[in-house]
Amino acid sequence: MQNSLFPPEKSLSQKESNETTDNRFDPDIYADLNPAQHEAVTTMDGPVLVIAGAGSGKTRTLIYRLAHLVDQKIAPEKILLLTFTRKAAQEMLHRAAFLMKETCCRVNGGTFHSVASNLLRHYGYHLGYSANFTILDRSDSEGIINLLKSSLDLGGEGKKFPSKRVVMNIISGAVNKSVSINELMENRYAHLLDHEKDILLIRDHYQQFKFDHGLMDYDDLLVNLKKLLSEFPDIRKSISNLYSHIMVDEYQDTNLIQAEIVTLLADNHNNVMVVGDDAQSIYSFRGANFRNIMDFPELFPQTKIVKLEENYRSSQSILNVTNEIISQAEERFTKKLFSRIDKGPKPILYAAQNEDQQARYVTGQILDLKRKGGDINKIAVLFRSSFHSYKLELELTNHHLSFEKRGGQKLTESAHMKDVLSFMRISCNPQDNLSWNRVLLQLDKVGPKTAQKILTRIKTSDDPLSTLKKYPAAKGWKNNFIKLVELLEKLFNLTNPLEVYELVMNYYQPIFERIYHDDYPGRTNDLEQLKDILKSYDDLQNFLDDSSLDPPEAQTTGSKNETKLVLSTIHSAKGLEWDTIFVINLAQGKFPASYARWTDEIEEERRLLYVASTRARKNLYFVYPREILNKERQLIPATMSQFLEHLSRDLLNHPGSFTSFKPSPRSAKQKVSISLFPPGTVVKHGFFGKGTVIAIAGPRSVDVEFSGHGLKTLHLDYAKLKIID
DNA sequence: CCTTGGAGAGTTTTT
DNA sequence: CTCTCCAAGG
Repeated sequence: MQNSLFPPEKSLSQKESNETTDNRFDPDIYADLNPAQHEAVTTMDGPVLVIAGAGSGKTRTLIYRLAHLVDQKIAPEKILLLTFTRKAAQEMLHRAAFLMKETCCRVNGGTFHSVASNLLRHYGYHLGYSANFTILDRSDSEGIINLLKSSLDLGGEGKKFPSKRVVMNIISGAVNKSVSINELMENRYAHLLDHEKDILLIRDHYQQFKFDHGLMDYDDLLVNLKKLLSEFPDIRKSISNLYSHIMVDEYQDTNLIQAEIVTLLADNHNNVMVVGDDAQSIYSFRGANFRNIMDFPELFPQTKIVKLEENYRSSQSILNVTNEIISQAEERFTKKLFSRIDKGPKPILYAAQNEDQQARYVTGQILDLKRKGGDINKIAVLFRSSFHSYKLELELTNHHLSFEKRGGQKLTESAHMKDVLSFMRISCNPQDNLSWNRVLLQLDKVGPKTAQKILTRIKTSDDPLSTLKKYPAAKGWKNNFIKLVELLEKLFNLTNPLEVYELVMNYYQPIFERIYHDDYPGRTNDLEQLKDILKSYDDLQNFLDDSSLDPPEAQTTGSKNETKLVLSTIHSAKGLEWDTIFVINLAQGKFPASYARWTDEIEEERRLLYVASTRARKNLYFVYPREILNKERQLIPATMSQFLEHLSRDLLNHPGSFTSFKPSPRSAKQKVSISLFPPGTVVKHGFFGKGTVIAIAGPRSVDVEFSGHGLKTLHLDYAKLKIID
């Protein structure tokens, strides 16, 4: 992993970078850059904001700048490259190394979370954390919420209390959006406000539980790093001295905490370059707001702004469509892309009868492309939610087409993998009561109550193992309990990941077969894959960090090294490109998803489609089924996604079963005119009740003040406002 | 008092 | 598929 932040003394040695004269890159290379890119690459000092449209050579600009900085005698290890995924960081460093020989490999790169975890392992003791804290993933966090829910006796009152999932959404959402729980709930969870007190109580206990047991969730990594940097000036100084130049990719998807971290890290020098595209902001559920990128110049006065508007990726036919998709947005974005690439074929719009036929159509087209000599790994199928591809996966498997699926369930998220990881987590961090709990529950005849009793003993002792030994186990499970203690005893003396695995599996195998007696053979595969993964690690802690911060994808078919067709959620396809893109399930209710109701949510779905379609270089397919399953699993007729409905018809080709491009009955229905809603109009909303129009917010939306619910921006086509006179 | 198993319901996107 | 609730059995 390219995260050699420590020890600092070592990475600070600038000696090596002074012997890089033979690494200078060819000055002709600058000729590859257009004037805007050139300016971004060669501006070395001070804050720079690069607004980079899709396909405008953003990555190239970052890489060249990296090379340029090194060329100008900046020590590579003094450059920090913050990216959205670790894959992106590695890819970039790899490409930079190609330009600059090996020196760029010493650049520090990674996600905010991985950089934070490294720094906190080193300096976290100032905040009361020891270096061996455990990083929780989402399901771990929800597990703690569940434990607290029952111990605080909040689960009992019928079904009323929100699920762990929702509780966690609220707690984490408030952190990421930098708002109070109350504010968040008023806005998005008004129907749960009765439980606000209990949610606050759970939140407080959750924080305490994590702190007591050396656990950090994703949010803690950011919050604690920010705390460390802002409350300890000396540490801030020494950390920010590690880096003289900071670059941040995909800045439109960072939240306020991350922006503050950047500010603090750049405290000494303000040499920060951020790159992003406001039209591609798709992580608002994580607290990102596309306006953040526009606020950067306020955070850093004297910011130089560079706009990259020439697209080098897509054909003009594709750009015509993507430009039109984004131009329908409520808010105008900062640029319009143009391309000098040949016109190319028009994107294709295909209406399938149902999801089965959609899968057959896509598979057929892929086979066709393959027959014509197309490269299978230059094709990707993109979708809104990971389960949207199930039918297609079956169809592809039937035709022996192997694929790689990105997004959705991760390998380490399944129950049996968590089981095995728990032993490793305990061995690294004996305070980790969440993992203790999991391990104890695996014992036959031991349930939540018994586990809790044992846990309270462990909690108050310095030496969990000997406390455990003394515990008076009941006859029914004593033997297995002893085996567990013996296992742990051995584990505490081992560090080699592979040896740990063998030992754990030796103990766990019979438990595994008992707990998952109906389907354990299917799960065995994952455990074997885990063994393969462990082979590349020599430190258990590193492996555990990666299992939370960069978990491997769950499903692929075919052999490992073969180049494959990619199936991906749009979120996981960010920043990548292919010759041919299929966007599937573009039906109203699936994309945009039915749960996107507020204007800003619909707007994010629109940007998501924009991101998806701008991935395409040459061929773009929009596909949707005319029938979908509703919640009750009944087939209902579906209409085309609203985002496609309004596109000019001559921009697309409509083959096959699609006979006409008439507007569907739904949109033919008369639209309410915005002119009926001047400010001052009193309206009624299905959920919020009575309110008053305050302002016109966009071509089809209004700001409405509701008594009791506050100000909402509502879209006339979705909100169904009634005018009250 | 505690566990276990069966039946039923709810499912975005990611670090 | 996985979580949750409920009833029976130890």
